[in-house]
Amino acid sequence: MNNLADVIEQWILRQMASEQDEIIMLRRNEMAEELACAPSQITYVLSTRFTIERGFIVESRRGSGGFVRIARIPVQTIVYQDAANQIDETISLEEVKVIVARLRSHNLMTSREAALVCKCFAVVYERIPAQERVPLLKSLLMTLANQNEV
Amino acid sequence: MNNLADVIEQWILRQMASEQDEIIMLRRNEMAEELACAPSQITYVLSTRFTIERGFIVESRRGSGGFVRIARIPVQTIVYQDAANQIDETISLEEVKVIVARLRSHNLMTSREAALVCKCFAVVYERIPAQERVPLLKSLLMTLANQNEV
DNA sequence: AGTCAAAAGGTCAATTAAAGTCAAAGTGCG
DNA sequence: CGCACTTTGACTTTAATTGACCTTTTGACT
Repeated sequence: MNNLADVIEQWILRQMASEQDEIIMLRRNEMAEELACAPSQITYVLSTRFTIERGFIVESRRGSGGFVRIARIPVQTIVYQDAANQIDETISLEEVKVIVARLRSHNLMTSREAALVCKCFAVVYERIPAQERVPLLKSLLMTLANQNEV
Repeated sequence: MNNLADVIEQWILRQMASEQDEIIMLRRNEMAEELACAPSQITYVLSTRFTIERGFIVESRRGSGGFVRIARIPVQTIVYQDAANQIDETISLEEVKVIVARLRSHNLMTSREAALVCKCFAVVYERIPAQERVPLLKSLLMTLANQNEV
């Protein structure tokens, strides 16, 4: 972990951890000075690591009084909600599995989680009639949406 | 055992043994230098011997600050098997949750997985009679045991 | 209001530092 | 011999880092 980009990433994450609202604001140049790196390096780290896919929103302003604001967002919730919305009485187990695979491929769940969820779904399909099934499937999916890493 | 690939394999295994967390990180080029071999030889050994089937996970990054991380994945299966053995017709949902919590605290599942599995169990308890329940609970648990990371 | 300079942050292309790929050549055993 | 496994190195791809130059924003001074 002696590469600059990683050091910067950790630095930012630590700052965020010390806030309780998951939002921080920083001055790019000050930070570059503190970390003894090129200011553009900060930009690089932000654009490679603090992406929307990884659940961050970065906003900034130039000019005097400029800043960079980094916020962590629960993107997951939105995508999961969307997935859950596709589930109704008519959907087949195979179709549900496709939805799970999509979540998996977007890194919104691990393959272990995908395997588990598919297994559960199989059980539900086997044992429970269609109408009762729907809310169960949805709530199982949303269980993952509402849990954050580790 | 005087072939290079085997020597490299042993070298890596010895490094791992000297760590207590079964994870090592190394620079491919440095290692190649130390072992006086072509860097690509390291790649070869990793891809033939440190495979997922043999219980390893290899991750790497190119570019400056690049690295190769090798992790041995524990023989979870035994612990999971043990957990599954504790499940019988008499066990309550609360007791099952305790078992899950233990697996979780030993890092044999993530908290997301734990949440998911508990949710599934709740569904099973609610809908399915005791005798039929047991094999389902066991097979759900073992689904996780048999899946390896990522 | 208009202008201008200073103070931010952004872009991009060039450079350097890894690791990966793959085909070809080598080795050794049944 | 023939086949499977090793070994190598030239070439490819990816990641990180920097610095020169660009754009936006503000505020002070006409």
